[in-house]
Amino acid sequence: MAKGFEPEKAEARWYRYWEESGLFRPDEAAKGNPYCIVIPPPNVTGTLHMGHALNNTLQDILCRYKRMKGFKVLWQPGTDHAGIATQNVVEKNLAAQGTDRHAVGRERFIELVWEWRRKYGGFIINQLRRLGCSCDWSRERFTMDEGLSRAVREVFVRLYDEGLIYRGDHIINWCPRCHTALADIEVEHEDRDSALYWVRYPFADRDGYLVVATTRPETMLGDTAVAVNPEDDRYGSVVGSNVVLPIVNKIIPVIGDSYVDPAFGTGALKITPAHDPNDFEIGRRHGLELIKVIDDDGRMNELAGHYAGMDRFDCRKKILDDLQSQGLLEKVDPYRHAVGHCYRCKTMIEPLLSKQWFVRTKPLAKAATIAVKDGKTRIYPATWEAVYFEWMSNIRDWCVSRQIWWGHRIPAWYCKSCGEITVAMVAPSACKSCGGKDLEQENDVLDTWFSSALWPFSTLGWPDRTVELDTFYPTSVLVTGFDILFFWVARMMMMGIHFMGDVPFRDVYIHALVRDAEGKKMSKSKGNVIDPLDVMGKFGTDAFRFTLAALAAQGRDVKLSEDRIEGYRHFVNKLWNASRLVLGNLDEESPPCESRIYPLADRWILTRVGLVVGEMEKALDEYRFNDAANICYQFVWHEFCDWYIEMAKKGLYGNDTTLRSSTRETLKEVLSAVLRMCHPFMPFVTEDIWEKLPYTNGSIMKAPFPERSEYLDDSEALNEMGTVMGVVGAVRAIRGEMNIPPSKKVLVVIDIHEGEDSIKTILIENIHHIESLTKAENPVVDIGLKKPAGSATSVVGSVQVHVVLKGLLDFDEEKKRLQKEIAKKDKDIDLMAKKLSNKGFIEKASPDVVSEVKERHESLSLGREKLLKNLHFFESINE
RNA sequence: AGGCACGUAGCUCAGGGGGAGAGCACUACCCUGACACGGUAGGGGUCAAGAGUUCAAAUCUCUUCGUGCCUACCA
Repeated sequence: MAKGFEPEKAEARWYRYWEESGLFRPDEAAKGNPYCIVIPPPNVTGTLHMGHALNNTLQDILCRYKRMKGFKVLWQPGTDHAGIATQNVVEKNLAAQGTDRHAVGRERFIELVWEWRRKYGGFIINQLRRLGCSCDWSRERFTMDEGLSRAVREVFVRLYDEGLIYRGDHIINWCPRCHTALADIEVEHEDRDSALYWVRYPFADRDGYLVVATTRPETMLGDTAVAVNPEDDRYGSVVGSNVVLPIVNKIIPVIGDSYVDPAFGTGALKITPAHDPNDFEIGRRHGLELIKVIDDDGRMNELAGHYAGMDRFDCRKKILDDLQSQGLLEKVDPYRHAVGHCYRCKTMIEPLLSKQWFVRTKPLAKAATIAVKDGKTRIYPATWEAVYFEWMSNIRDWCVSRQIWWGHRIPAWYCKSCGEITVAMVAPSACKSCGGKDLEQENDVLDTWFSSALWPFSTLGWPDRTVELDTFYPTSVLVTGFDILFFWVARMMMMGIHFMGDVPFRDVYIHALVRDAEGKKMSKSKGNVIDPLDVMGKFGTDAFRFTLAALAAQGRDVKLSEDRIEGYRHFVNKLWNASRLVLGNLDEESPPCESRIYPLADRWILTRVGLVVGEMEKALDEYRFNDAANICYQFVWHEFCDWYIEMAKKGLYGNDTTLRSSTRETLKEVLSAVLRMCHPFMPFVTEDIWEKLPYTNGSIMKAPFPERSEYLDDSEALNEMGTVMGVVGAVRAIRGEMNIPPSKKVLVVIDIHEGEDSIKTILIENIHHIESLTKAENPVVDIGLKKPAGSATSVVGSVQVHVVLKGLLDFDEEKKRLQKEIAKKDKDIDLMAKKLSNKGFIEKASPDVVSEVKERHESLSLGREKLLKNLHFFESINE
């Protein structure tokens, strides 16, 4: 076996082996229940980032764990077509060639996107492979596949027929760069320093003016009213009068509407119904005219008079100049407020009036809310439930049409003769209203999230009734970050319940976001991105995965630093080397263990492994990945390696053949359990060692997860081992504090308190371990032994451990050490004594706690007495 | 403007009413036949501040301060 684990070689080799052996496919022979996770589809345009790495590591841990537990596991992979993002990428390529999509035409453009996807779409998929993901790649799906596209059409048609999809005029969020509408949640609000402009609108029929405050003076070209609050005393009389819209010189009315907040600005609000959602609502209430003055490029249009053709921001400047020169700009206040930006390209959103397709979400949201309230789907951690409910109860209709080409084209046809709409699965031959033959399909495509919302059932074959759908729907758990709770989770809930009659997943596990070491969100523009591929190359995938799992505490962000990953690489190395020792002792032909014996160390480790297995299982079932990882780490390193393996050496290298073969047996059993326990977290190194372990065949992926019941349940062994460890610790502490080099052996005398014969027996039985673990020379154990001259003493419960340091011992140092230990005990004794003298404590605390405190007080006092005696002893011989 | 988290060792974080924990970093002594990516020992914290509940508070409640995030149509 090599001196260290070589990740690069092992990773490539084992991944290929697993995939080629079909181990990622659901095992038809598995006796357990189905277990299914659908992957949150990464963008085809994307590359693996830390968020993906965490997300998919956690899913892989669950899938591997459940597979080992005997479940029939399907991890359904795939990608989504990322309409706007992908189109942007291909358009950029075209621009580089000096052309654009309009020049190449819709059909050719879509071909180009497909070509692009064939070339680069597998990129992120291969990165997931690199991460070790055990997805069933034979079932990989893509939202633009024929099957999934059929599901999209089916859903659209049915929702339309049910009146849950409609087409209408609304103010929508328009991205002038992407040239498309966006849903409300696709707009990112960011605080920006801006200004509040106070503009005078002169009265039409008298002197004076009304002052309005606005952040967007350029929209005044589309103003059709000024509104004040009818309750506002200042303006009671002006409602119903008219003002002259500056620059445009048009007469517009002053209206009263309770929406207006009298406390803000001047209490007078200019109304631009075609460019502001609130103004739109107010305009509707008052029957105001809608005047659109900004076009799809974010430029002023022909209705903007001589500003026509100007960019919206240039126009703002010009208008302010003009207002200024006309004496109509009263003042400018600095003002900071939230401005909407496109979540894909960060361009400032232009709210404008447009005809779009909408999903009526209220009824869908209601069912989705009830499902979580009733516990049909549980959200972990539960704090996210509140967020989910909040969003569901304030939900607004979902704008699903996008003015781009890459995506599912809306299956609606307009009749050129009567103007009616025909919605159908396939191109209709005639208008369903007038029978006209001259039909034209809607140009818009659907929001990518529309198809993603169907993901949990469309990937399983819906609308066909497939075996997969029967077996795996509802899926077991959805693992995702909270940033797409609304975009995706909520919408899957709505669609799943509506079309499948059941929730799409039993559990939703929301994990944290990965941030940099300072806690900042990683982003390319900040330059603080740690590339997972680099990390895997540098430290190995197993170390990386283990780090992610160990840091993935519920409800907390993962702050990743390379130091941390390096620390866990050491763990991989530790596991490797522990295995090296065990395997080195197994591979020689040894006679089978005929008369197995169970010394204390074996009883202890075999009990501990069972307990640890139980704890890990519980942690994983509750999605406490960090706990599971830490439990594992702690056990492997600080129990198995630090203690058991060290003690096992005695048996391995000694002459007692029964002990030797028994020890080998225990080492093998525990290592086998350790490898299987670690496998979900560190699939490569565990498989690599598993292959070398005798008596195993086949992949560790197919091996059963250890069961608690397979191991011992010997609580006495835990206690007894505790005593041995305590004595060893005491000797080591003295050595350490006295700086006795390991090469120097010491005499150890262990004095047992009167009547503690059982402790005596245990220590005598394990004296050889104490000897080797402490580098002691002929340690002796008995009741009532005298403290040897020139020895340092430590107290463990009722046991006094004397370490003879003749010649090595510095009396002053030893006195200092004893004083320190006494002080430590004093502190604890005081605490206990205070409790015990408290009447309230004795009366009200639970009896268990009281007696525990009493016991501790006694044992501490006893220990203190003994230390004190030692201190006196040193003081006397010093004189 | 509301809401939700979070302030614990130098750093990153677990824990969560009765003895302050881990990893890394640090100090000392060690290449002991798996591992120096290692071993053994050690130093280091009024658990943000204040008040309350309780026999008992790092832990529960409230207030304050600080930090993040999410939601929102006050122009």
